[in-house]
Amino acid sequence: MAERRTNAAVSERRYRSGERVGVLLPLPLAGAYDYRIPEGMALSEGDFVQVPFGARQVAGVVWGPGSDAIGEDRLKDVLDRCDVPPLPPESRRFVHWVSGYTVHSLGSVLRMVMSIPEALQPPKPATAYVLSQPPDDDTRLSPARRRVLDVLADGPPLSAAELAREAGVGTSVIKGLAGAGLIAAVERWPPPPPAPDWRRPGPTLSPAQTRAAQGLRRAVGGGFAVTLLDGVPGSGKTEVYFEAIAETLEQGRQALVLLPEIALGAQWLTRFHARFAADPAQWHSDLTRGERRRTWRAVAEGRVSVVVGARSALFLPFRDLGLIVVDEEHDAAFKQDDGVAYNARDMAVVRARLGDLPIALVSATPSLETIVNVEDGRYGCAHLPDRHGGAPLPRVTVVDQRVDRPPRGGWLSPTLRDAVAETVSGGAQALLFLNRRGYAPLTLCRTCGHRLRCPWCIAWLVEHRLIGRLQCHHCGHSAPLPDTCPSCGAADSLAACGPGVERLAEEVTDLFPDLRYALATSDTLTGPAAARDLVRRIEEHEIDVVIGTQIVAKGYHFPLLTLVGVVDADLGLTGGDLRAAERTYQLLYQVAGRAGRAQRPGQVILQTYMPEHPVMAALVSGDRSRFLAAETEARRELRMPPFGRLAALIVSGRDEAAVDAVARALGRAAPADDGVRVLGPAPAPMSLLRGRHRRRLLLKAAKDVAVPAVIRRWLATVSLPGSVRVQVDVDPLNFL
DNA sequence: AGCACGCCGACT
DNA sequence: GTCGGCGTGCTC
Repeated sequence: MAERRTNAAVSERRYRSGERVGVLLPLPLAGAYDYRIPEGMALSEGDFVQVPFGARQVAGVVWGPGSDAIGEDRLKDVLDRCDVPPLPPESRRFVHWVSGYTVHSLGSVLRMVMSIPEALQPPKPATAYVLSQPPDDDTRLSPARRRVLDVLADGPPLSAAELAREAGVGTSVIKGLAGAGLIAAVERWPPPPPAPDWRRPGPTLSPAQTRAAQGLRRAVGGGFAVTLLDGVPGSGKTEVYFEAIAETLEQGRQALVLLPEIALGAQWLTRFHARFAADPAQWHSDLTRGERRRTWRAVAEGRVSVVVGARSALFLPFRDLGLIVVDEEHDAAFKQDDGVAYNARDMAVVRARLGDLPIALVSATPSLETIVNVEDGRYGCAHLPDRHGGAPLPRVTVVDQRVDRPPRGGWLSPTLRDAVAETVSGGAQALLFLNRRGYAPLTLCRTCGHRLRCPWCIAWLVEHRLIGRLQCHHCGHSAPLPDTCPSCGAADSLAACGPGVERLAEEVTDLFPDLRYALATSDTLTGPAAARDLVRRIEEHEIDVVIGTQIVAKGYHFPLLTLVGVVDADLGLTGGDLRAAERTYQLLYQVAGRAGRAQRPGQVILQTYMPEHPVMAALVSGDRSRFLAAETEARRELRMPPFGRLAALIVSGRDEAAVDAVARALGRAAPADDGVRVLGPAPAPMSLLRGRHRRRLLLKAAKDVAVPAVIRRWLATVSLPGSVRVQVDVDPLNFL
């Protein structure tokens, strides 16, 4: 409550004409720019305004009083105040906080809020037509005109296109009628979409679900609080947080649900609709600009009550946000790496604190950071230990590939192969999981040993046989598969090395010619429609085996799916990344959770060369806490997150020598504060990406160090040539 | 982020 | 001789 009062006290300073105001623009500038308020205009902090900027006109936000840094002669007038609710103080404080924490400019963060500047313009109604006057008896009407008037005589107003279609005429007939005054144009606003109905009774919940739901319901309206909702896959976590959403709606406030992969949320939307008899507003990159424009404005005006979206939805200008839910909170997709580097899960907690509202972090495999926050009492926790409806958790076994060897040129061990055959012949479905897109991750020449690599990145080119091309998975570079070796010219000498899902599909077809399979990767599931179609084909049992990457690991519920085969369980463990074990555990646990979610019991087979690895042991025994305890201790000893802080500086540019020079200069200027150590410069994980050379410096600091401030001071000591960029990443997720 | 200015290769 | 490539710099 104290927080809320602070918000009110801070807010809404007013400025009159003639005064100077600082206007923050959604551009990577150091700060706000001063403008003069013209005659007849008054402005408040948070108001959206149009201002002249160089030769163009840009929308910005009134951020505070002017700075007097610029002479009166260079000052320009504010052009216009936008007809849209001002950016609320919580949103402005959030922009400020994120900018400070991520060490990116205020304007860069504001740009994430103002992602759709058209939304600042009031929407225009569509034009529809009605009969204006009954035609005089002596008015001679062509048959086409007559049909149009007949359609309008006993129907609602229609747009020109609708009218033309209904009457079977061209739009020129409509124009003609309007010109003749026989029909009149009227404004037509689309009807508001139905609002989610919180009054509907929810589903019957288990005792554990009921306890968790009551806890979350109590938190709603009670100020800032973080709750981890920790439940095994299929335990009904979604239904639990739906109750918190219902409570939020009952209190007349807005709710935000962040999902890692909104495009694949068809099943989520179905469940939401079943609970609330309406669709939530969606926010993700697959939307058209028009859809985004409508949603942004509706959120700002408080006409939308529930938003479900990807990480960027966190920056929508909520008028009265009352609840945030971060589903799959452990998911790395919440981390944005380019531009402003932020983790939406962490920033969501900050947004909740600044708005003094509750937040639920939801996962079957919570991140270590979140677990430690629960253990230290900063976060509350609700457990859902059992699957809803009492379905048992799947039995997990490992196949030691050193013993149970796949045949030459194949990747399925006899055990997994037999399990697939048995599952399918029993009328059930199997999922073969391999986290590698394409046909083969590497192509090499048998004659000279040349490996096909991306000309712009340090990466092998991946063969995609279905489209007959080689692709770089880092920059999107694509080239046709050559007939001869580009290095030695040998013909018929290029050999595919290693498996991808396409190659696995080939093996499955060879083994089981009659079996119906579907590939599920980001290449085949190109959008919500494709995802919906695949879900339908699986649900209607048109598919026996799904062969997929991590895109199928989460969220789906297929009643007939009883077998999950992990083709290469070790894939994520190589390379020594700090979070390799944690991430592999999470991914494999999530994909294992796809098995046996209904009546039939599930089975999971992990193919591995390291059956004794702690990750495999934890998955087989189901003993998550022991695995997490060991991981936690390792991190604590290394003073790594969450027991220490990390930040990365990525120096990049086309000129390798210039990049190296800047990286070395940064290394020499490294801060020597207490509890701070700088490692590097060293080649970055992708030392060449999209034609840019990359070096990295890693700052490791004790828990109590104010890392952003240290980095700001550090960067201020080094001058950068324009051709070299330094990207700051506080709390990086990747180290490899 | 745009958009202008500015200095070096292929065209009417 | 110009058109245009995108490197660099500025915008209250």
